[in-house]
Amino acid sequence: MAKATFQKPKGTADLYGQNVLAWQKIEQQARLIFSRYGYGEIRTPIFESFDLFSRSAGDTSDVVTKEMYDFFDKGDRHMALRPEGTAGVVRAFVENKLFGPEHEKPYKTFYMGPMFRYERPQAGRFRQFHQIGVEAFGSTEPSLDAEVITMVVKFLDSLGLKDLKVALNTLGDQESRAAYRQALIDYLKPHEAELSKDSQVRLEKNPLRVLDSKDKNDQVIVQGAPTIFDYLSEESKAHFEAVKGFLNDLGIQYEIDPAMVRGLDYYNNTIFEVMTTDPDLKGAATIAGGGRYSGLVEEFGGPETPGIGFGLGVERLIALLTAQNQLNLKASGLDFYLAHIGDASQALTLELATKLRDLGFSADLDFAGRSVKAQFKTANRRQARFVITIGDEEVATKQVKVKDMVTGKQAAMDLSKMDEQIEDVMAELVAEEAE
RNA sequence: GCGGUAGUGGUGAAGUGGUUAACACACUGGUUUGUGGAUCCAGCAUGCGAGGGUUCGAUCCCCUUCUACCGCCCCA
Repeated sequence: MAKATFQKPKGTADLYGQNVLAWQKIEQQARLIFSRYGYGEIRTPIFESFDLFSRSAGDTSDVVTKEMYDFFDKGDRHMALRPEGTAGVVRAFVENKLFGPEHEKPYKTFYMGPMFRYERPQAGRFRQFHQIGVEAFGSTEPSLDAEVITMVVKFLDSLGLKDLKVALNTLGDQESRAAYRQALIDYLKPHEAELSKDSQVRLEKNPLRVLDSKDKNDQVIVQGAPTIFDYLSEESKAHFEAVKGFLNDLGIQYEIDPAMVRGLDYYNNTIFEVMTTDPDLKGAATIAGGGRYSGLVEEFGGPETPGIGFGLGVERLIALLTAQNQLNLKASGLDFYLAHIGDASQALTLELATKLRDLGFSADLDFAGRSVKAQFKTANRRQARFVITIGDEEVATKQVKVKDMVTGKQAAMDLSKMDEQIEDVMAELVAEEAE
């Protein structure tokens, strides 16, 4: 240990053994549900030009100014590890001309993978974290908003997540938003001195942010603030009403949260977050967030194309599922464990294991030259259903013993006729157990 | 980026300025030599995150650093 040792980079994690089971289940479930909704997977690079992200997120946002994991490559290009998924997907959408006539509209796609943010790790927050996200381009229909929201909810439901809450809000279109922003400033300015220091800064940079301040005094002031609903254009109002109507029809529970804001500039109209009301997980309450956006595709050189999407944090999801005890996943036990006695039987044992695997069974054997007793202990720990014992005797007779680890019963099996006998032998042993 | 707490074996952990760093779990071996989950026995940290310093002597005191965790900012 005095040797130089390596540690994983700050804010990253190694996942193995029991832990990956949850990841596999979540990813599998996402693929399954999303494909049912007509979303196909897209895989984009993990790093892109720094400008791609700074352009999409806005130069003043925290993500760009202090959280970007950026570097200069050997060609002196300013690159960044993707802090979120949307920018890369939009870039790919434009670059590959997925807006073309041969592609379905809306173009519905999903992605999953690691994202990076250079920040201080803490509860449910890492430098490398993972998101599963969805984007749909080319439709402004409110039914699409409803579909996307429904899909997240169904996905999380399918994992057994409890205490879910969909918070819904609208930011209106450009004009609504600009008008509201001004109204908010007009309202807050006279209170500026009473606001918390953080909110005073927010008032300058992004007044909407003041709305979801955690400061108690701020919250009191905010209560008297005008709401976006008074500044919504007819179109935005109609859109929002339609979304709510569809969600009602679909039986999706939601709550209007006028204080909810999304950080990035390109959001408009519907925005939503999926959170948990589980009080034990305040630090990781929001699991998914998303909404409608416009202007992004044009920003990257594509035709004017509206988009809607969401991203969800896998680590947070897992933390939640774990807290709610929904991840009692077990690696499945072995079908066969092969115990061999002595070196002479090793070749036959390996051969037999391979044959069983070819037949579709899971099988494993000892590679440490341990005693039969120890091998049986291992078989037990591995939850092997059957143990086949192979020693000199078996090598000579070409007949092995198959032991049912549940009943303790043993049966003989001819190796030469294993293909035909194996099922019968298993059935016979299992049948005895049922008696 | 700022503030706080912590860092002992595979795991959970006790511990003290000074001979062999508790205990438990796990693991390995054994309990008459080719058969499991119980019991019992035995083994299992030349080292207490790393690097310096104080001291006759430090895992225990000081400094630096790394990492984890908590809070702020922000967010998934």
